[in-house]
Amino acid sequence: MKALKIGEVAARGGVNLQTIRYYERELLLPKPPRLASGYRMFPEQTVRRVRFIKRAQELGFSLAEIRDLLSIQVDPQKDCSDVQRLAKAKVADIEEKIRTLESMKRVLAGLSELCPGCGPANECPILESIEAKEAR
Amino acid sequence: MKALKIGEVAARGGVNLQTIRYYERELLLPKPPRLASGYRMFPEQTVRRVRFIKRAQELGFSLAEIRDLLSIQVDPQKDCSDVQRLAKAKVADIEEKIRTLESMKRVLAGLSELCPGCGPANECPILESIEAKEAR
DNA sequence: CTAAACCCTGTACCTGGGTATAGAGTCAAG
DNA sequence: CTTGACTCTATACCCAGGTACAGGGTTTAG
Repeated sequence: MKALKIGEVAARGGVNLQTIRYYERELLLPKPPRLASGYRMFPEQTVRRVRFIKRAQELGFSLAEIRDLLSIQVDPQKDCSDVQRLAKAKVADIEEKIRTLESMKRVLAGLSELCPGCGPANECPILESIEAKEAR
Repeated sequence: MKALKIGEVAARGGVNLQTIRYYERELLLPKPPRLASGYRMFPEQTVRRVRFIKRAQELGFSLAEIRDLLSIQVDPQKDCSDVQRLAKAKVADIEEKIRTLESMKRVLAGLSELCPGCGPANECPILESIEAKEAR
């Protein structure tokens, strides 16, 4: 299993090289082994991890939340029920996001069908898609 | 139809009062009419708009994208096909977000079922949920 | 054996999205 | 007709998430 230098991880992960170091500092990436020279040598799967982080960010997760997500794994060190609780909470979170996106989508899709008629200007209809829902 | 002062819009929208002024500057809210004294008087539906902005942010849209979303409306001033194109692009965007969230959810849900067994530690399985998908 | 292309640490800086403070004017209840 | 709650503008500051040097060492291809 080939090890990658930081530049390659960055290129293949689609991010700036500094970002990799930043993620390492922020504990989003495990500290990689170093060559005698101090060069970091990353396992290949680091690239997936970087891409995961980027994708999750686009979905509105903060780096702190992503750190949580990444920590959810079958780990005998941890109390298993903790992991379960966290996983369930995140699932609920995700479901909520999906619901909201779905309602935005319905409105937009309906709108673009309706558009050819192009009636009089009125209130932005997409606002309809989100109804008071206080608290998360 | 009752007009609201800025403090009430903020309270009912669930944001800081400064945020309302900030959104106005950033053109996320239309410039409200003013009293002779200079006080802003907002139409009631501004509150919904503010809530929409907050919700959309949680879903990973930037304020610039939200400005776009809000501009999608049946508006005879604009070329209708522009609006349609924009709406369709946003729908595609949203669908992509939903797909990714769904796959994250599947993985997490599967995981928390499986957990009671609590086997040996291994690679974080949630990483599986996002496959190379270059470009948006 | 040398030059280009990498990598290291440290520190400074930037952007997006706010939040706070100062100093001054306005409104409304008693 | 005052006083406490509200609003105005302007300016400064804050945090998250990076990004860009500077100054110096390492690797590798020719």
